[in-house]
Amino acid sequence: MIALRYGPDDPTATLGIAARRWDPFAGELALPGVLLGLGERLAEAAHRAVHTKLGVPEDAILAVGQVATFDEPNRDPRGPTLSIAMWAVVGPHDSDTATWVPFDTVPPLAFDHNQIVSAARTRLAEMLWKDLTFTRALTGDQFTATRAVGLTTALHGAKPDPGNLNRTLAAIPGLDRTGERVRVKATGRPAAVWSFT
Amino acid sequence: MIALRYGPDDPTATLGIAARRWDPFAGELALPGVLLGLGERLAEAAHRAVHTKLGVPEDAILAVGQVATFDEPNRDPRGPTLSIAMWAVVGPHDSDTATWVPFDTVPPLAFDHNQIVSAARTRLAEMLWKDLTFTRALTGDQFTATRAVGLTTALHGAKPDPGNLNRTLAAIPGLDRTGERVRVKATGRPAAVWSFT
DNA sequence: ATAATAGTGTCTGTCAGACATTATGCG
DNA sequence: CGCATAATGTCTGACAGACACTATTAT
Repeated sequence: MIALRYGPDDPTATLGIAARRWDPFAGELALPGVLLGLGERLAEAAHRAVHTKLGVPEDAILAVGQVATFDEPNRDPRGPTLSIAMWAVVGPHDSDTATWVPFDTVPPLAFDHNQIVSAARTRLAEMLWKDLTFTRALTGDQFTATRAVGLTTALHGAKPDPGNLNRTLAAIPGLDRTGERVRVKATGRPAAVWSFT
Repeated sequence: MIALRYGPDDPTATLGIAARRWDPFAGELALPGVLLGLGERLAEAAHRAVHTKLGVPEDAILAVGQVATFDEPNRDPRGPTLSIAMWAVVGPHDSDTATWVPFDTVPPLAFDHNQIVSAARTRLAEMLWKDLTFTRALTGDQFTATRAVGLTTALHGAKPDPGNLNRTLAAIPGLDRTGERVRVKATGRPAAVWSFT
């Protein structure tokens, strides 16, 4: 599970990791993951992983989706296993038991989880501003241009051209500027506010 | 499994289906599928499905890959199950036990297999001329422009613009025209021959 | 004024779809 | 010639990256 958050108070988008409680790799940091129950749906399993392994309340999980299916023979010392990588967006909530880290400073993780993080980052960067379910779960219904820049930077790893980003936002159906302007940074021109209808 | 063939003598690209031998849906037509063995790799399972369910010799399986992971709750009367859709390209071989049908005339199949066929067709159409492993397995090392048109038509469902297709072929690295021309249809200008280096 | 931040407009290259024109060969 | 098939060249619109210029605010 790639659990993403970018709450109004978060300086950047981060993903949730936690120490493993059991072997293999007990004590080491890893992405939250669960074994798929018999007859369980992927989305259910994703919710279960975020809730039980990261301590995020169920109702703070805003959206989930698929990333890719991994089939590495040596990914797990217990033998070859499949794992279906999923993403989840979590909204503001009171407390959890997870560590939240930006993509740029993800520590070494157990299994092949660093590879999964890297594949997911690429995929999520592609989905940003294109998959509206994903995007809207991250941004909320209203957001400033500054936060749009922050989000793009967090996923792509580099600051986007602000002009091109504006063009991208303007082209999204159902997303409009309110005309309002809000000060976000200490100095500089205040940012425009974008709002989903 | 979406098993594709487009041998030199096939008038169009076709996919292999077979009657199910056991319940559920015994006797009905379906895509070949196997349960993933413990510790088995996806590619191995794909080979096994094509070989055991379609009767295609192992060495005629030229390439395999992933399409998507399906997670429909009602796809199987035995309860919700995951299925990982794969594609395979089979080359010329002596005989098999399968029925080969073009995408345009796929009969009703068991489970949600018609949906899988439709999703796979879209995906494979995107991969054609882009994923060279897939493409080259289908075309062979040498092929005429006429067969390129046939392949594109079979996957996209409509005849491509021959000019645009030529441009596409010319842009593929490692693919060049030999200068040779070969008569394929009864009348008309003979087709150019393209060859992978 | 200067620095920091935000927004506008333009240019360029790439790529795909549409289509007119030319080329080749059979009857 | 008339027809079918194949190949070339051109035009257009969509889109993304790069970048110069303008706008707003704090210090």
